[in-house]
Amino acid sequence: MLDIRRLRTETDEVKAALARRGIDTVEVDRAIELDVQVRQLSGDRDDLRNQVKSLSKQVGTLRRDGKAAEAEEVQAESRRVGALEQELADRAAAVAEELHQVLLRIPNTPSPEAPDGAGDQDNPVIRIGGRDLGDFGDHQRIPHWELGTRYGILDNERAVKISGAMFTMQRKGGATLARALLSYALDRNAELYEEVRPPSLVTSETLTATGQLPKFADDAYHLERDDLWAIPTAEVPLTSIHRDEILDPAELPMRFMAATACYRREAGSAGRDTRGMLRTHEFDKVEIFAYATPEQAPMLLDEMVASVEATIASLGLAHRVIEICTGDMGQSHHRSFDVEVYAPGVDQWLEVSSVSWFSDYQARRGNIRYRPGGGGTAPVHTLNGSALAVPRVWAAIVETYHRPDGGIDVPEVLLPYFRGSNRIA
RNA sequence: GGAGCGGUGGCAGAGUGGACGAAUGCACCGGUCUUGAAAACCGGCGACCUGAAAGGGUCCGAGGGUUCGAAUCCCUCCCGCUCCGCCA
Repeated sequence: MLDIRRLRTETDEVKAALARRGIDTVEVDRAIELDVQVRQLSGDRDDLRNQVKSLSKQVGTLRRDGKAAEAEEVQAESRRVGALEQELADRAAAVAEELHQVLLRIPNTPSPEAPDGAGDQDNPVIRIGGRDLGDFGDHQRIPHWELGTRYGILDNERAVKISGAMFTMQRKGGATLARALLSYALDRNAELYEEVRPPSLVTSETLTATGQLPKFADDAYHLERDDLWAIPTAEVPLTSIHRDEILDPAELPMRFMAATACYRREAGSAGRDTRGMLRTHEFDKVEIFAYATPEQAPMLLDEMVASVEATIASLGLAHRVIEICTGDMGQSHHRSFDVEVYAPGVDQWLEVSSVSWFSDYQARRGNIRYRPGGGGTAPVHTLNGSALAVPRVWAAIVETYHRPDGGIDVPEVLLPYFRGSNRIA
């Protein structure tokens, strides 16, 4: 959520920043218009409340002095003003709620440093690492769903029987690989990040703080009976850990990590990149997250990108880092980088991590503040990223580590998680 | 799921209709004293909205109601604790 005061005082700057996303800025005008009304109405309401309060005090005094008749008169007047006050209060509340709803739907302003662009085709590649794309042999040019079936480590046919389309099931070494990736990503980040095992079902309030609600309700699974939502990412519960709290600046930055299942309805993406493990309704992911001061945030963003990149590199996969341009950014993002791995069997770059800086956008929604020096409170900055999203890394490993003579090797860094074996299959 | 008791400032905790945004203690900040610290003493110390300021307003779990006036009374919901039931 953007600061309404910023909309009020820097209207043109905010509009220009939002225009870089390629979106219409009429909502900004709407918000400003409603804000004027809210302030007018609540000012008038406050005046009336003040009158009611002082009249009521007079009643008390008159009663005490035994002047019942006079008290009656003042009571009648107070009743009359009270009715007017109630009417204004209702109107003010209604307009304030409308303003709130408008604000919830206005996206974050991109960082001045974020590159301009209309869509994902404009995302600049920042770095490329790992092996050369020409280095892969024919034995590695087989899609992971074929290898998975051949070696009995992926059983999507039965996953679909159990749960329907776009669910997957790993077996044997494939299941071990999925679990090993989670443990590995957690272990690598354990020095800086506190490990958390958050709830997977969350309230609407929690899902609103990060920005999924109200705009993207269709993308999430909702359990109506209990009004709970299945988390699409651990970012959701992690961001709300300190919701409605005021943090001690001495404790910032605070870093958390969590391995959780993630649930996404993938509404509107049916049939697109859905084979094998490329896009699924449920997948495991290790998320890293931080609360920071505005000053700390850029440094943490660099730190997170570097850390994610190093994790992927250590798995021996071809990979690259791209920066997300203004036209391709998520609603809450201020600045964002993706890490992609190259999967030789499907011959595609696969997004396996997205690291983002949200400035104070989520903190305003979640009312997460700290005390900066010099008094008062200010919203913190939030950042997060996938340290490792399992399915696509799984796919890239299975394809990359397929041997010319058959079988699939375990990447060296994962050997400690394979119970003494050096083969996935 | 049932019964009982609760939910007040960073924490603890008083307040059961009229000057209560709220005693007191702890914590915290500033000062005096001290070489320094501690102790003692003095002072300060919630958040939010609005306003140039003075000021005004909101917030005692949430929402609604009663009343001239609600932290205080009533209703609904949420959360916690204790006991019972169920249960990995």
